[in-house]
This record gives sequence, C-alpha cells and structure tokens, in this order.
Amino acid sequence: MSEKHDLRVIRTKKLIKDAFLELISQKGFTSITVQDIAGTATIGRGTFYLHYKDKYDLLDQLTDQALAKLSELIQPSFHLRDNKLNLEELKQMLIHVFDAIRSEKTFFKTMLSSHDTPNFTQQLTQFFFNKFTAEYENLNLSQKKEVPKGILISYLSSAILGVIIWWLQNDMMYASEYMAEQITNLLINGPASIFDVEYEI
Amino acid sequence: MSEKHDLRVIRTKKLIKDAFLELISQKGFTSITVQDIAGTATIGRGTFYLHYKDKYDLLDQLTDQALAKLSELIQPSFHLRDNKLNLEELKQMLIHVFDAIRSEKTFFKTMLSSHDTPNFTQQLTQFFFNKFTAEYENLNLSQKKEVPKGILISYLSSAILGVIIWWLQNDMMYASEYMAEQITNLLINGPASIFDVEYEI
DNA sequence: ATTAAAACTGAACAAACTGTCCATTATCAA
DNA sequence: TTGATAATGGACAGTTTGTTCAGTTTTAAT
Repeated sequence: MSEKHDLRVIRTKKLIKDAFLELISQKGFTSITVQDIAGTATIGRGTFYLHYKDKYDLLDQLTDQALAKLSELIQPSFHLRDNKLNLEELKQMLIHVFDAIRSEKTFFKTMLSSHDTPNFTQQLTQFFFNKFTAEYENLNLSQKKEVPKGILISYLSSAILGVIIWWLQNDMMYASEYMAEQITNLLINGPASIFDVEYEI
Repeated sequence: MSEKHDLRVIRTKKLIKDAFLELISQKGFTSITVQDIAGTATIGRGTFYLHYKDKYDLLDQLTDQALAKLSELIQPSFHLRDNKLNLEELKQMLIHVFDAIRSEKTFFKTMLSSHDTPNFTQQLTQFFFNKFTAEYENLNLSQKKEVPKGILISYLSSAILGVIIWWLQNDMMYASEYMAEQITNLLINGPASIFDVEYEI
C-alpha cells in the first residue's frame, strides 16, 4: 500500500472527500459532477483526475477504506464452551460494531441514508417499515419489556426483507409457504433457538 | 389515472420496459443511456422522450407500479383475540408477500440484486453476511431444526444492519451498549417475546 | 538556503450524451 | 375511409467528460 505523505496530496484528498460527502447529502451521488466536487473543494478540475479515475473510483476508494476499517474492529468473537454460547461475547461484538460505525458516522450516515435515485432496496425497506408500523399500531399491544418501537420494527422489516432478497438471489428455490414457515419460526423463537446450545448470562 | 389503450403506446412501453430491465442486469442502471434503451428496444430515441422525462422517470414509474401492486396484495392481517396472536395469520401474510414478489420476479430480482455503483447498503449487507457466515462455520454448531443456513444468516445480518441504519438515521440517540442489549434480546428470544401475548397454533 | 521533484493550475480539445424540435411517415380508433 | 396521434430520423445547442500541456507553486531533502 503505497502511502503518500506529501502535504499537498493529503490536503487535496481531504478537501475532495469532504466536498464529496457534503454534496452527496445535498443532492445525492447520482447528480454530482466532477465539476461540482472540484468547485466545492476549491481545486482545479484536472487535479481531481490526478487522484481518481472518476467519481465512481472516488466512491469505491472511500467505501473500501471504511469497510477495511470496520473489518479490523470486528473480530471473530463467538466461542462455545461445553456447548454453551456466551451471551456476553455476542453483546461485546455488537458494541464494537456500533462503536466502529459511530467513529465514522459522517461517512456511514451519508452513505446509508442518502436519497439516491437507483435505490430500490431502500424504498422497499421503507415500504415494509411503514407496513409493519401500521400493523403495530393497529394491534395496540401492551409491551412486557421496553424495546423502542423503532428498533423493533426496523429489526422485523429488515430481517424479512433480507430473507426475501436472499430468496430471490437464490432463484426462489423454496416455496412461499416454506419460506413463511421459516420466518415465522425465527420471529417467534429467535434465531438462536435453532441451535442445540444453552446460554450463559 | 388516464389509461392509454392505443396499441402503439402499449407496445412501445413494453419494449422500453423489457429493454430497460435487460440492460440493468447487464450493466447496471448507472451506466445505461437513453440511447442504449432506445437501441435495444428498437425504437427511436425521440420516442423515448414522448413517454418518459429521462431514465430516472422511467425507473420511478416502474417502481411506483411495483410497490402499488405489492401494497394491494398485502393487506393488514394481524388480529388479537383474547390476547392471543394467531400464528396462522402471520404465516398467511408472509405467504402473500412471497407470492406477490414471485409474480413480479423479473422486476424484483433485477432491481434488488443489480450491482450498481452507488449501493453502499448492498455492500454492507454483503459484508455482514460474510462475517456471520465465517462465525457460523467457525462455531461448527449442531442444528436442532433444519433451517437453511442462507435463510438464517440473511435474517441475522439484515436484521442487525436494519437496526444500525435506523439508529444512524435517528442520530445515534442510544448508546452502543444499549443497542447491543436490545439486539441480543431480540436475537435470543425473538421479537414476539416482547409482547404480553400468547400464540395460537 | 538551495534545488530538483512533484503537485497543482487553467485553458483548450474532441467525444459522448442529453433534451428538444421539426417535417415526414406509419399506425391507430372510430 | 378518415382524422388524430404516435413514431421516425435527423439536426441542434448545451453539458459534462477525460486528456493534454505549458507554466506556477509547493514540497521534501540535502
């Protein structure tokens, strides 16, 4: 990994990155032009091409950096001892994930919630989220434990959509009824229930 | 809703839609040009603009159609009787979802698994999917019930990512530890455990 | 402090695609 | 059959693109 330590390069790249993220949250990745980036970064347009092939290359490099950093911070963490799964290990792993994302919050928030045009996944997520919110409020349930509504519904809707996408990408190899059974099972008992293990506090 | 029933319009729109979906799966939405669409649809480029403002407008219209159709097929379905949640109702609702998506499989599969450049959500989903697959295989668990590995892992990773995105979009209002606790709880006991209800078979 | 390397600038260039317009032709519904 | 309208194909100017190049600044290293 050839690291450049020329001050000019560092400065320019930072200017480009900042301008890029700002522009994405303003108008979305799609409608950004290299002219825009150079303009708000206050650099010459030609300078941009000294560092990146085009705006897609820029996006790729930023993405790779973020994922590499995330990957470092999230190490394999689960272990079995006497056929027992340590809950504390699971929790620690999740804490690392949330911390890692918080440490790059500008990038992640911008990339994960920018309203770009070709983003059908996001639209479907919103669709399911709304559907389940309606169901939830229609039921008028009393909650035993205090889990915020948003967490519960984003968990539910994303899980189901995730399985749907997996199913599509694997050529819909299972019948609708079979899929519905699997999901129902996971929803009621929790994914951990599948395994023949016990839990330590 | 002014419905056109001119044969020429119907024919042209179908040609455009088919060409569009084919091109998306070939090279992704981003790099498609109106020239491409007109070319593979074997229509004049000007004709495209007779029906759509640009390729984004085309995408929007197709998306709206698909979501409207999905919305029709998925009706609110959960009811409580004597504080009991009918599992069969939940299952039926999910079956409807899977059936509805299967009935528009070309559109949904193309839109949900096309490799377009600005698609960080998809990349993160893949990232988590891989991470959890590694954990899974590392653990070498014995499964009680036969839930396909892909379903389990896509459920897990999508659920967690969904909560993360919700958390980001709500300004990270909870601490990492709190989030980890909520998710752990949902994973172990299932989202349904939160409610003070019982289930009917 | 000097210097050689390099990064940056700004302007110019052809190429690709865009969205619009027009006159002409082909196809449709009635 | 006919009047309406959809489709064609070509032309148009306007953007953005990616590249090049000569001239200038800035940097790292001596």
